[in-house]
Amino acid sequence: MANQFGVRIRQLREQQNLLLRQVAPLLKMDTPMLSKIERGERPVKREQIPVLSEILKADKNELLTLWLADQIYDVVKDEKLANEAMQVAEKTINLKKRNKK
Amino acid sequence: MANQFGVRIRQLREQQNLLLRQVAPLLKMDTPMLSKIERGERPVKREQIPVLSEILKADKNELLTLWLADQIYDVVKDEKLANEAMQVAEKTINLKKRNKK
DNA sequence: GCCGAGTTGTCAACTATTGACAAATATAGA
DNA sequence: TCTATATTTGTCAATAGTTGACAACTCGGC
Repeated sequence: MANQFGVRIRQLREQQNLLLRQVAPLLKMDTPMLSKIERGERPVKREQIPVLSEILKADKNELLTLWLADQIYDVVKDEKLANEAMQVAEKTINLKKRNKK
Repeated sequence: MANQFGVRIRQLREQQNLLLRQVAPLLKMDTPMLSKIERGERPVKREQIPVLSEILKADKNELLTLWLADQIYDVVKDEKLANEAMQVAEKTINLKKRNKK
């Protein structure tokens, strides 16, 4: 599992001198669960990101970007054609974006 | 569900003048299932791609790339930060690639 | 040895996915 | 129009995967 996100929130938590047991309840989970999330052993739910950025006084967009990047990475890691696929996907994204506007 | 892949294999199948009922059994599925796959209503398994490219006489890499692009797109569609996330993910991919070599 | 912080392992409850089938809807030719 | 064939739609039980919760463990420092 990709884990730029987990590494970052651990970093932020330590910067704020917060303990797992202090943060976990705010996310409505127990300490082991948050520990696993920070180490990328368990997935984070999208809707938990704003809560986390609030608690850790971090930029919501930064965390969301890292989280998305992790999801993308999980799809293409181990794939020889990762870069090609990324190009195709990017084209699709920009096409759809244009069509909406 | 993203579906560049499905559209492409339908195109290929029709080019070869093959019917759903001819192709489906080769993939060990029934006709409705393949129909749904082609219309993006059901997911395709990674391991079915080589089989499909064999049947449809298509380039394995082309199909795999489309399939991966669909997976990526599913992750970031509806996300404002799609492009940023793609950039971060791409960086990670290339970093890891370098580390392996 | 004990305590606080974090980690590891397990498991039942829940959720989601799958494959399979029947039935409905095109499509085309006689 | 009737019929045959191709595709699509809808449903559902079985299975697989995920989740949350907890006990037990490790690792430091005191």
